[in-house]
Amino acid sequence: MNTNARSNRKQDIRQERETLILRAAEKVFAEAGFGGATMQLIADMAGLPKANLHYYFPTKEALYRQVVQNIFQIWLHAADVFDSADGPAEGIGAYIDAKMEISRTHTDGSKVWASEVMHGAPVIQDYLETTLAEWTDGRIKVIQRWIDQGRMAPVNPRHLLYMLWATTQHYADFGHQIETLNKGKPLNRAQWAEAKASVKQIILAGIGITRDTAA
Amino acid sequence: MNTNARSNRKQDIRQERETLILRAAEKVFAEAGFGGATMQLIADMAGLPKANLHYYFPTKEALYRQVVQNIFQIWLHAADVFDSADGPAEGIGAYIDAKMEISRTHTDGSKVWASEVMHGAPVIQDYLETTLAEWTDGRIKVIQRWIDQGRMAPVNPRHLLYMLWATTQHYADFGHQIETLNKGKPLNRAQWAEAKASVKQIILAGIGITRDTAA
DNA sequence: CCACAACCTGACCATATGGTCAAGAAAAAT
DNA sequence: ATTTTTCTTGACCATATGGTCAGGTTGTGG
Repeated sequence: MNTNARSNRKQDIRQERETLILRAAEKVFAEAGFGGATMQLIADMAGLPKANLHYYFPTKEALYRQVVQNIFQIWLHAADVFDSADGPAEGIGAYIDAKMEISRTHTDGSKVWASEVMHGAPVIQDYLETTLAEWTDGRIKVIQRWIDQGRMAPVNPRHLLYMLWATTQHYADFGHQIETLNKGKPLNRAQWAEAKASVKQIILAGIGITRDTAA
Repeated sequence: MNTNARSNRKQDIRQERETLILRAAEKVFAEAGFGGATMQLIADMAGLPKANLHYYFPTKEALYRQVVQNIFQIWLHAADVFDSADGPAEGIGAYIDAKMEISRTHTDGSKVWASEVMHGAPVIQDYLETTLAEWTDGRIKVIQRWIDQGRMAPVNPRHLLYMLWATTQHYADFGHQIETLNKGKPLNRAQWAEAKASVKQIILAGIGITRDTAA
């Protein structure tokens, strides 16, 4: 019927089902971990029979791998703002904003990622060794250049990066703890803004940026 | 035979076996998560038959709970240095040192704790609501006092605490990632010192402490 | 309208897992 | 020496889980 113009039904369904399953899987993996998650649980969450999951994703591990890869992409892309920045105040400030936003909007994915790494990165070790290693080296150079240009205090760029990752991810991975300490309620809009501002304030001051071109 | 003087054999064995099992359990739970860990795996790690574990710990969950509670105690005690400090430079500096040390020496426990919280704290929710909440409120007051006294920059104490937790825990929870980015090798003594120094430098500078009574 | 391919799913299976238990070994108490 | 208590463990069980599959349904191309 259609050569190319109108996308066919089957493809639509495939796409739709896959993302539906992935979303459900992300949630279940985040809540229960890989070992604690069951295909049945994911199926129920997605409102599909279990056998259907296995039609789209051959094994639990394949499904999990896809979830992890997806969040990794998002995670890496957050760094785009980093590169297009003029200097440390803008670059690092924007990066914090971006990563905090990911923690807020992709909480489940962040947890899955954290869980994966915590357990020795069994399925994405190669990504860590290649893509992430290169990415990290690149940003370290950028930061080092800023330091050499006297645009920020001389700190260890690598550990600064770790601190950025740690601090921003914390709001996702330990979100439950934060919520509990917030009288059991999730942070509201104002509180998220306060969190972002605090993180930026301390870190930017920590690297010797007072208030120049700060975003 | 013995009334009290010499501790009896049975008690010794009980103590010994329990800690042996707990140590093995901590490792396995850290590596595989609660769901991925199996009693058989823990038994093998401890070099005991599985049925023996069930003699000392009735269920997998009971064993897990004990592991989590143990690390929580260690975690809380790290704050002792915080209280006995004269001011922010010493207090926060020492706290960072203490928590970094925990990350280095109790990596497995830290991961178990992180995992527990990430999955919604199913077994230690009450601790979060009571002990941890009180602890946090107490430290916030201390920090606030320091701010009021003009001994550090006016930052949000709560988010400062979160940052301290996040940054220091990161070196345990994401240790695998850090190791991978360190050419696959664990941080050596000098690198750990560098990490500690970097964290302290950035955070202390971030809260407006240049170099007074810094530890 | 037909043949073909893609999609769906209830029923099923092999395996792994948490947990039990009974029978015995080791130590303590009497 | 004997009774009692604590500890040990191989064998066992009920259940849950990841995964399969055959037969059926739905959409697609001709």
